Amino acid sequence: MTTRGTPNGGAAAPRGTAPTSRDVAHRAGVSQATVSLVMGGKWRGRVSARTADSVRAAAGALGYRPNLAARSLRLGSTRTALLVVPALTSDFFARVHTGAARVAADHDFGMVLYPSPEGIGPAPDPFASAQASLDGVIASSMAPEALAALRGGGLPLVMLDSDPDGDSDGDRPAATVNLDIAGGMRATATHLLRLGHHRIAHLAAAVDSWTFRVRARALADALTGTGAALTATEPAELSVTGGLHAAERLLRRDVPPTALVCDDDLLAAGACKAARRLGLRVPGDVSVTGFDDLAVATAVEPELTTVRLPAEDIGASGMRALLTVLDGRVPDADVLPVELVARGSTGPPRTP
Amino acid sequence: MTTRGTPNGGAAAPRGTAPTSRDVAHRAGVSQATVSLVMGGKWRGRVSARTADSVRAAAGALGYRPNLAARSLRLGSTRTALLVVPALTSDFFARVHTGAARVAADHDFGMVLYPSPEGIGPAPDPFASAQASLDGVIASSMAPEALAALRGGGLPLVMLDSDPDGDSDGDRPAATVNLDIAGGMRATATHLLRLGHHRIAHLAAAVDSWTFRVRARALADALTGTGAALTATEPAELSVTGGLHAAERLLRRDVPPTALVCDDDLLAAGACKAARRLGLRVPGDVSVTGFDDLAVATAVEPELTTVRLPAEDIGASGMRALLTVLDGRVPDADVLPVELVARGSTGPPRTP
DNA sequence: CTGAAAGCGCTTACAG
DNA sequence: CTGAAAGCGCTTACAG
Repeated sequence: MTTRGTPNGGAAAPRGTAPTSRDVAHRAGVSQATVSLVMGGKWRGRVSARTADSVRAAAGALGYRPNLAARSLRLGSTRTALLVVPALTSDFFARVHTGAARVAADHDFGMVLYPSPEGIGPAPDPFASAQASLDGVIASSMAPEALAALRGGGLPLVMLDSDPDGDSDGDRPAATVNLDIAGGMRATATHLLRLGHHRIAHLAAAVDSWTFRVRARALADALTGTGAALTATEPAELSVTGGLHAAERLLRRDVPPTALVCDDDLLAAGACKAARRLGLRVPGDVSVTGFDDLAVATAVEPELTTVRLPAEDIGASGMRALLTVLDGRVPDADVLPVELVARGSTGPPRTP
Repeated sequence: MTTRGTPNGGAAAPRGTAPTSRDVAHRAGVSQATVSLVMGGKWRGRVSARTADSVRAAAGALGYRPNLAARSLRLGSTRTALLVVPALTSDFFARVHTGAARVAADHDFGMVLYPSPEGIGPAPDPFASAQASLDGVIASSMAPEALAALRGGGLPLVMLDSDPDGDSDGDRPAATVNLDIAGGMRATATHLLRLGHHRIAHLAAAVDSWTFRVRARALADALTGTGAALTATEPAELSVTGGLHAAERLLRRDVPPTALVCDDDLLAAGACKAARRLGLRVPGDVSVTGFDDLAVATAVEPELTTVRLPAEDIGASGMRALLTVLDGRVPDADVLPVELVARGSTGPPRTP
């Protein structure tokens, strides 16, 4: 395709506008209906192979692309889904998007991304802002209150990494796909207990969403009855700086913890910085764990022991669930496994 | 809005389908045209304030939302732009999206994101995959060969952080918005020269795009005639690991450089890890600089001296340029300033 | 195997 | 100040 100059691929459409199925029909000497059948791949048994070929040739020559707005209007569906995420700063959500968009494309669906400006919380109006006619909505890791706003359009809603029981009003999404967050946190606790830690602190993220509530509860449950002491802190802003400040406060205590379990890799990176500033070594003086396995987990030194979440998988699975709902069927509630990745930021506690 | 159960906000639309402007007109006792005028905000001087109010009341009661597909079909434009980026793994592009989407929303435009699966390179078919009728395209930091594919739809194209002279075929985008990449690299060179570095290595990214070619050239130009020796390496894969391997090779030389200028913060993070593995201290034994000021730049220890790119600004400016083009006017070619941020990863060379 | 016709929901001249 | 009508481009019964 060495097109130069002419924006339209060299083939002149009548009067400078984009070619329509009427133009293609005219050029191929058939009716508009035949063009539609051939372009839509529904011609077998309805149109002869010869005719189909000539339609395709005419379409190719004119550079015909079906007008999606017209198709949507006629069909009453747009084959477009909205993906709502709290932020794009974490590569977790970028990977969720990748997975969801891949499955969408496989089914001729488009995907519009809406990073909720509030971060967590009710999105003001994703629908107006997305400016697209939508067939359904996928939302990842949003606060439950966002649910109401999200189902504003009366659209099928699939929630990822969210409370499977819906919001406080008892509204439930059409489907949920979850991660075994509790299992990941249990694996972290077990890992630290086996290393010999007895004083463990939880560095919580100041984000009011299901995924973080589960992290806190699962850690507490896993340590109950083990003899290990669990310190909880004021939840920290979900950032490197937030982790740094919270960890500093913890490590300055008279009897500091020997291990810091962080809700997220960004917090863990901050915790490592705090340790270093206080002259402590990781993991020699204090062990640190993260969660999510973001890119930052292997960018820092030592690399973070963390819980790897299958981000692309949950995005893909969420889109499949939405397709199932749109198909009038009920998807299975899915829970994807996660995996503890032990790296350099954890080790046995210093024996005093 | 405490809606329970009924997906449609409690107000029953006729026969279970979404309400249309006809339904609103019927309920308000006016014509469809009046509804359109009022909803579109074009009623002043055409419809009485009383009538307008009653239309709005009816629309509110029914939960009416204009059908965007129908509007697009009628108007011949969709008020939707496509943003093509090489990857979403770098938070630079996430921020470009944020800036562009904000300006788009301010002008009632939607934004569809297309992370080119190839990373850099000609996107296979963003238009088919994006599955939306589009009014224009914004592409950031793509290889020039991608240009041809991108203008496939004959759509207005705005290129960000790209060669202002277009591709090898002489095709030019409708507008470009650039960053003063060369200025950023010059500032980096000056910073290192002032610290006293004489043996400087360039750790290049193995990405064939304008932005990285400019980085290499600007660094070479800035060091010419200064007496400093510039070592170039095999371009490295654009990742922490890529930077780590490339830096290891450089630092193992008989006469290693005292400063590593990296094309990107990920490479710089990898370079710092390489130094540490070889028992070298940053910046005591070797200085490292990054580029972009990604989140990782302040997550690592020491924090990276790097060049901060105004990512949201370039996204916003790109969307404004597209709006100008769609308005039939010619936007000014814009070059946004960048800023060197000196942090802990650079210092004077060790005096032997 | 193929074509003529209806209609999706909107906006905008145009007529009153 | 308001309404009736046309038409954007597509797909799908329906008739031949």
